[in-house]
Amino acid sequence: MRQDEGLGTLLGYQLQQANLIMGDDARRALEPYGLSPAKLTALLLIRANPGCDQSALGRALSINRSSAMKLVNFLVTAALIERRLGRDLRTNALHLLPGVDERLEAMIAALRGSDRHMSARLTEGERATLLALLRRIGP
Amino acid sequence: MRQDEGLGTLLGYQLQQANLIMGDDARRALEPYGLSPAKLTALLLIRANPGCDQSALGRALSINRSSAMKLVNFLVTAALIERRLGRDLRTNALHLLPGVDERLEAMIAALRGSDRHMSARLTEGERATLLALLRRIGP
DNA sequence: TATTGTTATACTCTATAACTATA
DNA sequence: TATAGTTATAGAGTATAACAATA
Repeated sequence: MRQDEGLGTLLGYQLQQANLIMGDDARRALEPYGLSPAKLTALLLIRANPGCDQSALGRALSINRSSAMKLVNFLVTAALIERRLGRDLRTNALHLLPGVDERLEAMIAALRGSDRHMSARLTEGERATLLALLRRIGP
Repeated sequence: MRQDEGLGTLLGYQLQQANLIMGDDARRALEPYGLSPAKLTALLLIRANPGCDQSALGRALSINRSSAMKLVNFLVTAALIERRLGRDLRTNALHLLPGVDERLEAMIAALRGSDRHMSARLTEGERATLLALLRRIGP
């Protein structure tokens, strides 16, 4: 199949392609832990914000309350976090369960390994340049 | 909500963030045409490979035959393409319907507008650098 | 035996809408 | 009246498994 010419000059298209490639590998790297990259991100957010509630987590992940609910349910069922009583009777407070912090370190190491592997064709300087440019994407 | 430190130094994470931002805007830009970026990509592939079959299209998009089937069904129902008789009696040949080529140009213009808007904070040189670096992502 | 299209089914992620309890 | 959690439901996008027709 021939590629469309012009598609390759769109930043959005190249971004999507690179993201698919890295995402697939990241997913593979986290498979032994039973977590997707998105779920690991949620876990890291909860670790950085112990006691946060589901709605705040959802906002940070750009998903709504209902979707955040499902995500939290999964993490609770997987015995990674727990819901404690929050500042309100309406609100619950999310906390990592004991021992999860250590397991998180292993997951991050796996993710970093994947990240390195998929950017192996870039020098350190190029990698830093890429990171800096990506941070400036936006309206 | 505080961000996890370290997450921002992962290429995969920044890639994902940038991709989400650009993808949202691209989706908005194509809304008037009733197409998602992925569906436009399929259309561009069919234009670049007139007479291709569904399985080849699927392979080019990294989706399987069954998913390609659904995609082609959508494009047929939207009166954008048609299935003609292929080289086999098993195979059908995908072709753009008359007039779609012109409409495609408008869609591409909208997409390019979005692309430029979301990379407005980059110089031309930086944009080219980013494109080149993204192309080198991979194992 | 292998390939193409097709259908049925299911899974993931997301959203909307409505409800309950609390504030 | 507004907010947090919850539930039911739906839609997009993907996959697997099976089947028929054709090669």
